[in-house]
Amino acid sequence: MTTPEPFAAITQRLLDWTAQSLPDFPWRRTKDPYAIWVAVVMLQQTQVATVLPYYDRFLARFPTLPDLAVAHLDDVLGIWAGLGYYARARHLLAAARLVLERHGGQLPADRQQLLALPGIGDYTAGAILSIAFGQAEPAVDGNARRVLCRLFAFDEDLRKAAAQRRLRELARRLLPPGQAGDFNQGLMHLGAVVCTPRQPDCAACPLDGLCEGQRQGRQEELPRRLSRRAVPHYQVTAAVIWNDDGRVLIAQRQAGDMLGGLWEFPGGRCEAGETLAECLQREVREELGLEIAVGEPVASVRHAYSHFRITLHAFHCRVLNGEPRALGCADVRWVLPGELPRFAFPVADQKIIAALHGHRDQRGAHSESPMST
DNA sequence: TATTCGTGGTG
DNA sequence: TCACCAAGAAT
Repeated sequence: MTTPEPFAAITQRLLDWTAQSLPDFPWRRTKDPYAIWVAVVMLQQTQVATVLPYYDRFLARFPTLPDLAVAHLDDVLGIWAGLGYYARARHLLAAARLVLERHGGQLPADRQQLLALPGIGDYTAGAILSIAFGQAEPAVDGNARRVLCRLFAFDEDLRKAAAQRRLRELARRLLPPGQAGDFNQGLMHLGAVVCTPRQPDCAACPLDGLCEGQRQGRQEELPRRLSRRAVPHYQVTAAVIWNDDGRVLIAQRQAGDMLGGLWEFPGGRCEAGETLAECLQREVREELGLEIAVGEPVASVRHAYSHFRITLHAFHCRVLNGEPRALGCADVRWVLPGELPRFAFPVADQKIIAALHGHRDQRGAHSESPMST
């Protein structure tokens, strides 16, 4: 099987560069498809450096697919907490259980069977097939997409499925049979460290001289930018409710919601014309059926989610009337402050916990008005 | 097709 | 401070 020029030249140069420059990431030291699967899912929309500690902890806690399949979601989320996109963790657990049922615990080496598992889309299936099973399948992530668009001066609108399909076919034509896994990883790594979104280091690029985008001087304007919407900013409250035993009240978010399955300090978004205290009393009444008194502030922290930002205002509170019931949440619990690390909290609530333990939030969010709009 | 899913790094 | 983006998938 011969590959036409200049595809063969591109493939060879990238493979040579990969052999020298692709770091020895931990998931490159294993041949276990399960471990590679875990890595690929963790790496979705997440940089390598961020994933490393989570990957090590996850495989130490769930070394094999059956270990994961029999685990409780709370324990999986406990490892995942802080990594974001928590549906990945829920899907990974559900998929592991399906693999145990359908495939005897062995991850299938078949595209259609992989795509039938939750959390596995076109990219992840291609990454698993090429890296874990050595199949000549493309794996086009955001990095590879950028490299390919520049390499071929590909300026079609990538929101269209047809354009993405054409880009995948270009990637497929570059694949070296028998080394597709290394090639795919090298292509992604090249995008991460050389062919970066801004100021790509074309002088250090192994594809120098083969890149049509660079020849046209358009490397920085490719791939085509898609317009983005404005990001809203909300004022949000959180209640640190104490009882007489020195315990605080935490609530578990419902599975279908954002941050589903994670624990938090109860509260919610401020509505128009509402003070922070009024917001907190309303939210706690709705979620827990509890009347509270709002006391001193704990901290106000800023946090950015995937499609909006918040300023989270936390207050010390106490119960005036009622017993907590899980009305607008999955579960509710009184815990000692020392027990908080045993629960999976999103990062915004981790910031509140840090403030409870006497840390200072360094960015001066305290200066914001205590009144909401 | 467009929107909804976290969090951290970078210029 | 802010926009942009990361080894995307589900709906």
